[in-house]
Amino acid sequence: MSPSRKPENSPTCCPIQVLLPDVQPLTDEEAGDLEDLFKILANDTRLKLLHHLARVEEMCVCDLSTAMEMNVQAISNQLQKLSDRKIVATRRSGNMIYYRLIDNCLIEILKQAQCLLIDSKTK
Amino acid sequence: MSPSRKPENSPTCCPIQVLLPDVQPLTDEEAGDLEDLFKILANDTRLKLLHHLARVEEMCVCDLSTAMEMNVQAISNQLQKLSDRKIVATRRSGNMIYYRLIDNCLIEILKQAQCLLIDSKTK
DNA sequence: AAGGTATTACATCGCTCCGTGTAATAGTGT
DNA sequence: ACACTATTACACGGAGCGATGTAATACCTT
Repeated sequence: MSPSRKPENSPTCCPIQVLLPDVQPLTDEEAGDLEDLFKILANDTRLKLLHHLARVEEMCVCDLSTAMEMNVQAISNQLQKLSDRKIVATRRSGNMIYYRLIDNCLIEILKQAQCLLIDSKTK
Repeated sequence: MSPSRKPENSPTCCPIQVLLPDVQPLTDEEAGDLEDLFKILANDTRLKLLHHLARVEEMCVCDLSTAMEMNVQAISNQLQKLSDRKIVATRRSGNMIYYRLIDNCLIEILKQAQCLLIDSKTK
């Protein structure tokens, strides 16, 4: 077994988990899917949207628009992309269309990502 | 307290975690940092590189280049970006420069991301 | 010092994306 | 039917990114 590397980078949040020798290299398809997923997350507007939805369960476009002080079209555009990728779901009630998160993994990813940022800043 | 949503989207991997009401909305700076992080991950070449490094602990540019059947420049470019963001570290030994992962959070993020993909495909 | 290998730096072209403006669609109330 | 609101569809202009080719740098061997 490989000698565990000494904890030069003492993780502050993630469990110590040195390597993943059993993981197969990514196939082209897997890499492409992951790329698409991270592309969706690689936008500050969408990240703010997701964080808003992670807090209040459901919001409509206009409320998100005012909360983020951005045009309705911009919000709708991004919500559309999130909806296309099955990251958010919608519910209609009269004029309003309410958006909500679908998968809990997403919140976990966002948390881990912020953790990584904290790690890299306190280092 | 908000009634827990019914498990319409039974998670296959992430712990049930309905909402994060205690989380503050992202500041512009936080959103920007997260965006930058996900932008780094939003590229199939870099994702493959990270997965290779997650398996064998250390690899040099030329080996990564042959393993992935890509030009050395392309590999070097992406490794440079990963290095700029403190995601990988380097070790020189003669001509060769070996790259390795720095933060364990990253592996966790990659795992969660693949989990989310599996979720959305089996749904 | 000279030649060779490994890696990086820089410029370029093509592509994608984001926010905005305009126009269209869907629902509500009178 | 009409006015009104909420949301979406579409085209546009600017910005950023990725792989490639060429050139430069760092290290090793002789």
